[in-house]
Order: sequence, then structure tokens, then C-alpha cells
Amino acid sequence: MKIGELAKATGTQVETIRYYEREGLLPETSRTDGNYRIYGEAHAQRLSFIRHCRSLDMTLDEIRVLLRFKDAPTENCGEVNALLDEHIGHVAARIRELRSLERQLKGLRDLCQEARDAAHCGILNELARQGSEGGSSAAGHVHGAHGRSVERKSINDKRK
Amino acid sequence: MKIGELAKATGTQVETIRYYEREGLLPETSRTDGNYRIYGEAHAQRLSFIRHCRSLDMTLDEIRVLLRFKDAPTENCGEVNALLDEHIGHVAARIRELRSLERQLKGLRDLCQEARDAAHCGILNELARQGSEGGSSAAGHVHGAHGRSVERKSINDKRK
DNA sequence: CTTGACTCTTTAGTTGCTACAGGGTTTCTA
DNA sequence: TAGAAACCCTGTAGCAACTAAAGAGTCAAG
Ligand SMILES: [Zn+2]
Ligand SMILES: [Zn+2]
Ligand SMILES: [Zn+2]
Ligand SMILES: [Zn+2]
Repeated sequence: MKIGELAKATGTQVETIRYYEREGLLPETSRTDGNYRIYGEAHAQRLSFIRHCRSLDMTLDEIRVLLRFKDAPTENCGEVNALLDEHIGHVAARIRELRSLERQLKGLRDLCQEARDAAHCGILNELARQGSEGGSSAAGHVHGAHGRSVERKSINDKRK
Repeated sequence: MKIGELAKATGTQVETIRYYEREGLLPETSRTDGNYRIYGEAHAQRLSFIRHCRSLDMTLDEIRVLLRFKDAPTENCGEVNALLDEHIGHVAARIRELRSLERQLKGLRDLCQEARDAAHCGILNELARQGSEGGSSAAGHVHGAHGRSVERKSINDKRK
């Protein structure tokens, strides 16, 4: 198959496939006379594996480790289990952070019940106060507070 | 005060302060004869405001909106409240996503109790299966699953 | 033979910083 | 008063994981 067919088969964007190849997650394929990449079933499976891992928010580095084990079927998989445990820890840590954030934000929101002039808005005034450290600094790799898909979409929609 | 003192006073890195200026979140300041930026109390407060918002995982664009209201004290703050509600929605949406992720990951983890050879690892085999869509695609801007601070730290620690 | 759909490589943009490099300025100390 | 340390300046590049676009080539259908 050609790259577009692989893309359709796996629900991946063409550019992402080429990106994974550059990053060494997918092997370089053979090419047609016209220099088109050609893929087989094995590539589709490997790509599905990667996308499945990504849908679980693993980093490409984490996925690289898992692929090493997939490529070495006789090795002991203990490290796989450990990696998964760690990643579950990353997710759990981020959930805790976000819950604390949510509490803070709701407390902040309560400071302004009905709209008035900005100078007397309880929210703006509270945000201007000094102190109030308590930033999130836990030990995980689940980051940010902002979804990818939707944010991009709204940005993209701005063009024309 | 000079930029380093402002940095210390607010717990911000010097480069971050210059970055905010480039991004238009902080105004361009006057300079000394030697071309050093000089700041006053108002700058410190504005920077505290920004950092406070950032600690609540708002984007710089969200913060820009809030600053517009801070700079226009006579305007009605209804939009501030709406923005906060939306952002709380972002955080809540991401929490839901991550909880679903956590469930999936724990289910996956249960597929391999004791380490064996990779070819028979229930985790690797499940990850290789097709289908299993259900990616996170909710409507928020809280992203990723990987913490910033710690990840960076471990990277930084690698130098020497 | 032309149109259109597809593919190729390379490069730049996204977010919110962080880290240099290669200078200049100020301040402390000997 | 010289020299060094500590600070500041601008400009550029890097991080993660893509996404998009420019400019060119390839291939199938009509
Ligand atoms: Zn992880
Ligand atoms: Zn208000
Ligand atoms: Zn938000
Ligand atoms: Zn296993």
C-alpha cells in the first residue's frame, strides 16, 4: 500500500507517518520506481501499536521502549510492566494536580457572582494579590490543562 | 528595580520576563543609560497576576483577555466570569479524559501479572490489536499527560 | 494530453518557556 | 585604578509531537 492508504487504514495523518519514520519509530520502507513509500501489513500493525499507545498519552520515548520489546520477543517483559506502572503514575499525578486546580478555580469563580465593573471584580482582584504559591510541581509527565484537538480546531477555523 | 530583582521578587526567571515583554503581556519599560530595563511596583503586580494565572494553567491568550479587563477598570467584568467558567470546563474535561485513560491503563496493566517473554506479554499483545478507538477528543485545552517541571528537571540533571 | 489526486522533500509554525552565544555594563575588591 | 565577578543586553535555537505549506515530481482517468 501507499502512504495514503496506510493513513486511511490506521486513521493517521500522512505527515504523522512520515514524522514517525524520521523519528525512527517506523522503519524506512522500500520505494516504488516513482520514489513512493510502500507498506505492508506489518507496518500497519506497528503503526496501530504506536497510535494505540499515543491514545493512552504515552510519550514517543515510552513507546520506543515498548517497541524494543515487541522487536525482541524472547526478552523478559518485566520492564514493560514497570514502564506501564510508571505511566499510570504520571496520569494519576496529573489528575491530582488538575483536581487541586479545579478546586482553586472554583473558589476563585465564587468571588464574583454578578458582573460589575472590572475595578471591583473579586476575581481580578484576587488574581492580583501577591503570594499564593502552591503551583503544581508533582512528579509526572502528563502536562498542561488544555486539550489539543479542539484548541487547534478553533485556531484553524480562524483562517477565512 | 532591575530585571534580576523583579525576577527574585516574583519568583520568575529573567528570560521569562523578557519573553512576556516580547509577547506583549508586560509593557516595554524605560531603560537606564546602560540600556537596562527598570521596573516599578506596578510591573511587579502585573507579573504576579500573570504568574498566578499561569499557576492555574491558563493559556497566555486567556491571560491576555483578563489583562485587558484589568487595564479597563470601568468595563463590565462579565466576560471575565465567562472566561473563568470556560477554563474550569477545560480543566474538568481534561480530568474526565485522564480518568478514562487511567481506567484503560489499569485494565491493560492487569493483562500481564508476572514477567515473561515479550512474545507472550498480554500488554504488548493487547497494544498490538487493531480497533480500540476511543481516543480522547473532548472539548478543552488541558493537554498531555506528562508533567512539565519534573520531566525538565530530569533532562537538566543529565548535563554533567 | 491535460487535469486532478496523490506523493516527494524541506522548512517553518504551534505553546511557553529555557538555554546558549557573544557581546556590553556595573559593581566589588585588591 | 585595574581587573574580575556579577549582572544585563540581543538574537537565536531547542523542547514534544505533530501540522501545514511550498514547490516539485508521479500516476491514473478521461
Ligand atoms: Zn508517562
Ligand atoms: Zn467579576
Ligand atoms: Zn483554559
Ligand atoms: Zn508482560
